[in-house]
Amino acid sequence: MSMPTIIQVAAMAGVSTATVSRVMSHPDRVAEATRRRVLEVVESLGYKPNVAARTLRTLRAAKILVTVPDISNPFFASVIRGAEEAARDAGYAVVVGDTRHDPSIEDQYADMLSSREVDGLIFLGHRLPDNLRPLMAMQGARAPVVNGCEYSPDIGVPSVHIDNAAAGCDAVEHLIGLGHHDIGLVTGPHVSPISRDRLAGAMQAAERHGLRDRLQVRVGDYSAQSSADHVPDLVAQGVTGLFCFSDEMAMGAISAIRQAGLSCPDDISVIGFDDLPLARFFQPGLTTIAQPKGRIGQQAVELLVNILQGGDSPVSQITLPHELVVRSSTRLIG
Amino acid sequence: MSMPTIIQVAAMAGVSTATVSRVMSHPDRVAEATRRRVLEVVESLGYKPNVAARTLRTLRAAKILVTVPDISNPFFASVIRGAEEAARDAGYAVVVGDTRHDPSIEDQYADMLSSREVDGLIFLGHRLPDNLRPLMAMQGARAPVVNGCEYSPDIGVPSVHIDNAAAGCDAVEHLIGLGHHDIGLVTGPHVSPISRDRLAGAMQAAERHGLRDRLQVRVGDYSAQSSADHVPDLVAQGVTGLFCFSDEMAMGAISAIRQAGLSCPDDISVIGFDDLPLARFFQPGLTTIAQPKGRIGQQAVELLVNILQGGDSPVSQITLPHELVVRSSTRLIG
DNA sequence: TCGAGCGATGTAATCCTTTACATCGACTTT
DNA sequence: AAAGTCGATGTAAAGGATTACATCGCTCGA
Repeated sequence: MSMPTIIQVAAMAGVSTATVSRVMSHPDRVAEATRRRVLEVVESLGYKPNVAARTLRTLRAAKILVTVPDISNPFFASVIRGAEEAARDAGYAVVVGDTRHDPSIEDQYADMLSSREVDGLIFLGHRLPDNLRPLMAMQGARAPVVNGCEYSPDIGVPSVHIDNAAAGCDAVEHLIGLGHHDIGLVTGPHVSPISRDRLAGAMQAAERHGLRDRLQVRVGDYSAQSSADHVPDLVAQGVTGLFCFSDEMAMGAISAIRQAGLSCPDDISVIGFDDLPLARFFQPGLTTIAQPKGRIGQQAVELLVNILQGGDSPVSQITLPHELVVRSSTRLIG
Repeated sequence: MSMPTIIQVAAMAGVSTATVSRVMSHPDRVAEATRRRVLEVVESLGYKPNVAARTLRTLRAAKILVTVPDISNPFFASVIRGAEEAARDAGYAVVVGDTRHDPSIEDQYADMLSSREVDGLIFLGHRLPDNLRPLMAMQGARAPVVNGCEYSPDIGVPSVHIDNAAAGCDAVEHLIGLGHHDIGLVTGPHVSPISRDRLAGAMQAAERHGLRDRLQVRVGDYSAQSSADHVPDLVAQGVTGLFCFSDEMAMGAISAIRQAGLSCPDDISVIGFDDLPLARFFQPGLTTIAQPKGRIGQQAVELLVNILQGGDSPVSQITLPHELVVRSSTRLIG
C-alpha cells in the first residue's frame, strides 16, 4: 500500500517522531539501544523518509541538475561523469535533463531550480534559460547556477571552459604546419559562443600566415551529417585541410571524403574537436583537440558547491587547458 | 532573497491562498478579473510554486526517472530521447540518472521512487535495484517500475525489448550466408541477460550449420577497447567473421584488425549491434543489427504511464522488431 | 543531600500547497 | 418574496519531516 511514515515508525518503536528523525539524520545524538530498536522497525517496515517533506522543511534537496542540449552527444557524457563524481563527493546527487536545444524544455528544467527541487543547476548549453533571468537579477553571482563549456561573457554566470580561440588557432596552425594552404572550416551554429571563439582563433591563425582569404568557412550543427553535406563543395574548392568543430563532424566529413572517391589523410587532412572516446578507434585515427571533459564537469560542480555553501570567493571563470592530439587523419601535404 | 510564497502573492493580490492556488492549477475555476490580478502579482514577484510542498500534498511529482548503466553509451541516448518525448506527451518530465553499473548508485536513484520524488522508474540496466525489492513484493506488477532492453524473466518487471536470441541468430546466419565458417563472437558480460540471449541465438544458428565447435567466444564489456583486446587472439585462431554484441565493440575490433595489418572486410567481416548514429559514418560502414531505440523508450513510458493511471491491462512484456542493416563491414569470403 | 549540568527524548511549530467544505451574494424560479 | 441554484472565494485541515526548545532522569561535586 502506501509508504509508511515517520509517525508509524515512531509508534511502533515506542518513541517520538523526533527521535526517529534523529536516528535517520544524526544517529550519534541517539542512545545506542534506542537507535537499534528504531532501525529495526525502519528495516521491517521498509521506511524511507519522504523527500518532498524533508526538502520542504530543510530547503535542501541534496541534488544538482545538469542540463545538456543533446544527450546523444558523447562529449557531454564525459562531462556528466566528471560532475557526477565530484557531486557525490560533496554529498549531492546528479540528475540530468536533455533539453534537445528547445528553449521551452530548458525553461522547464530551470523551473526545477526555482521551485527548489534541486539545489543548483549546471547548464551545458549556451543560453541562460529565460526563467532564470529574475533569479539572476536578484541574486547575481550568488545564484546557484553554473555554465559548462559555453562561456558567454554577457550572461554573467560563472563558467568552466577551455580557451576556444587558442584551440581554434592551434588546430589551424597544425594544418598550416603540415603545408596546407587551402583550409576549410566546418563550424557550429552562429549562436554558439564556442563556435564563434574557435572561428575567431582559426581566422587569426590564417591571418598570421596570410591565408585568411583562402579560408573556406561552412556552418554545421556539430552532427556528422551536417559536415558530410558540405564536403562535396569544399572538395570542389580545392580544400586540402579541413578543421571540423566537433569529432562527429570530422567523422562525417571523412566518410563523405571517401564517398567522393578521395582519401583522408592522403588527399585531405581532417582535424576534429573533443577527442571523443571513439576518436582513436576511427579509421583513420582522428587528429583532434582534446578537452578535459571530466575536469570541466568536476570544476563546474566545485564552483556550484562553493556558491551553495556561501563561499565568498567569487571565482567566476575557470579556463582549463586543451591539447592537440595528433593521430593519423592529418599529414604532410603532397 | 528567498523565493516568494503563495502567501505573499495572496496578500499582495488581496485574495486567499486558495484562490492563488486555483489560478495556478485550475485557472478556469477563477473569475477572469481575479485571475488577471493574481497573475500580474505572480509575474511581478516571479512566483513559482514550491514543488516539494506540492508533491507532499498531491503525492504526484509529474516526473519519471530513467536510469542508465552508462550514459556515455550513445545507444541509451536514443532510448532516452524516445522516452522523453512520450513522457512529455503524457504530462511527465524525464530526469536521467547514470548509475555507472554501481549497485549503490542504482539504489540511490531507486530511492527517488520510494521517497516519491518521481512517480515512476524506467531502468535500462539488467539488475533490479535491491531497494526496490520490498516495493515489488508489496505491489507486484502494479509497481511503477519498467525495464527497458534487458528483459530478465525472473525479476517480474514489465519490460520492452527486442528478441535478442533471434537477432543473434540473424547475425550469425548473415555471416554464414557469406561463406564464413570460422566465426568469432565478442559478447557482453555474463550477467547481462541480453548478452546471454544473443549468445544462445548465435550458437543455435551455428549449430544448425554444424559449426558450433568452430565458434570462438570471447567476453567483452560493450566497450571498444574490450573487443580490440581480443582481436589478436581471434586472428590467430583463423577467424574470418566476427560478431560483436555492440557497435562500439565492432569499431574497436575493426581498428584492431587494421592494427594487425589486416583489413575489414577484405580479410575479416565484422558485424555489430545497435546501429548507432555513427555506424554509417564509420569506415567501413558498419553492418549491424538495428534496434528500434526510440520506440523502446517510448513504449516503456507508455507501459509505465498505464500503470500509473491504474490501467488494468497488465501487458507486461513487449517485444519490438529488430533489423539487420547490411553495410560494408561484411562481405563474401575469399 | 541538593542543585548544577548533561545526555536522551518528547512537544509542537514550521516548511508551502492543495482541496474539501463553508460562505456569500446574485440570480432564477414559482 | 421565499427558497433554491450557482459561481466565486475564503477557511482551515491535511501532507511528512525537521528542529528549537522544554522536560526528565541521572550523575557528580560540594
